[in-house]
Amino acid sequence: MSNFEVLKTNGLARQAVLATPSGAIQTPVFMPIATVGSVKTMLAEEVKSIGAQIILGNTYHLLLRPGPELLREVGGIKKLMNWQGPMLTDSGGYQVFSLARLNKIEEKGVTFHSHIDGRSVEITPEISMDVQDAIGSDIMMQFDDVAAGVSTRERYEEAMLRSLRWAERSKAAANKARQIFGIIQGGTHEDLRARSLEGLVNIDFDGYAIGGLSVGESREDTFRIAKHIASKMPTDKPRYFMGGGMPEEIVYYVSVGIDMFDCVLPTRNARHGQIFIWAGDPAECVKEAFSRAQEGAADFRIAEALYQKIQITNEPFTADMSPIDRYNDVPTSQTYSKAYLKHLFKAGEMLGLRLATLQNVRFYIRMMEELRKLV
RNA sequence: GGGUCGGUACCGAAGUGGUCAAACGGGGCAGACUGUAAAUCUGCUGGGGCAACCCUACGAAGGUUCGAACCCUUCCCGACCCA
Repeated sequence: MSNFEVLKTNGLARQAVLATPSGAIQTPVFMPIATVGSVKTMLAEEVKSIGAQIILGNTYHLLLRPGPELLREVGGIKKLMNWQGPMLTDSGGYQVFSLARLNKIEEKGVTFHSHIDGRSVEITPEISMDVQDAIGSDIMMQFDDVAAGVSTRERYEEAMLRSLRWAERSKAAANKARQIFGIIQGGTHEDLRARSLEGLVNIDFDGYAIGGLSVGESREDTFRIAKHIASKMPTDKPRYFMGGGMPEEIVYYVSVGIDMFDCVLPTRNARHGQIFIWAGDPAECVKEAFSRAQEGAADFRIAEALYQKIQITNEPFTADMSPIDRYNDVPTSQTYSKAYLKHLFKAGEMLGLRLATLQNVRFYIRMMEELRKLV
């Protein structure tokens, strides 16, 4: 019995339901990131109330703090943070890339120097699976080796082959009660990507993810590889684009048949004062953007149909008493003004971070809701 | 009335003969951010539309010197102390 069912398609795009032990997820879906046990600035009930179906946790960060022993003792991170829905956990593989200066890769696994206290911490595929189990994940990711977006073909191939070997060990070590996804590597090379996918399908996972994109390569390469590999991925399993991206990217990836997304941009950029504001009525914006994506329009043309990106701290908003975003249905974006939001940022008030995060995360989730209607 | 210490760019504050259009903070103005070491990071912030360069500048006016924000004189302003 499959836990993934495609309900409808539109061109290459799919609408589907993914069942997890903690509830079903409608796809295409955007998954807000709660790296260390919170979607930064938001209460778990707020995350739920703005429509999030599933959130992410991170193995590396939760392994360091609070650690697997405590997580097992209290019944997992979801219980600790009061999140009742599904959770997907990244394996720590991304930190092999983002914390490259603090780690050493070997065949057995990766040794990190903790960014918190410098102590040496080992993550192997087996340790990653054990920690993800302790976290209480519904969907675990295999431990992988992520090569930077400017790597040589040799480095891409090395990372891809090692990820494949680690995929096998991850699958073998995984708690069978949980789902586990494999991760396609291979950088910007289609043949390497194809070999990666083939190897993963032979191992057989509950879903397949496209990893190692949006890590420094050109947007053109990202789109090219995403489209190419999506067309080769199994149709009866969820497809997950890891870590991407800007709204126009997600619309594009949905149009080529990808189902799941996560990205720090809505939350991090919110804390940095960058706000995504609807260009008009969301249903119409997304409809236009999706149709442009299906026609293969340039990314900036998809973007301009969707939103305007503003830096709320900029001078023009000083006395702008209009709502943060009249088209965003999160109540705080209607009742609070741009001028107030700017003031909160300038004054260093925490409330500003919250209002901005609510706005951006709801923007992303609403975009997915509208996309689901179009498929 | 006497004395002491001060007056530096939007603000605070270094600098005390050349390498000073002037460190560093803050503020201001922009930019970046893609499976979160990020409420972070980067750039600009006297004028001439950029570089060399030129102009105006370190309370004011004179002076010493090849050369002054830095030394001297007087004045103005501030803080503190003594009468």
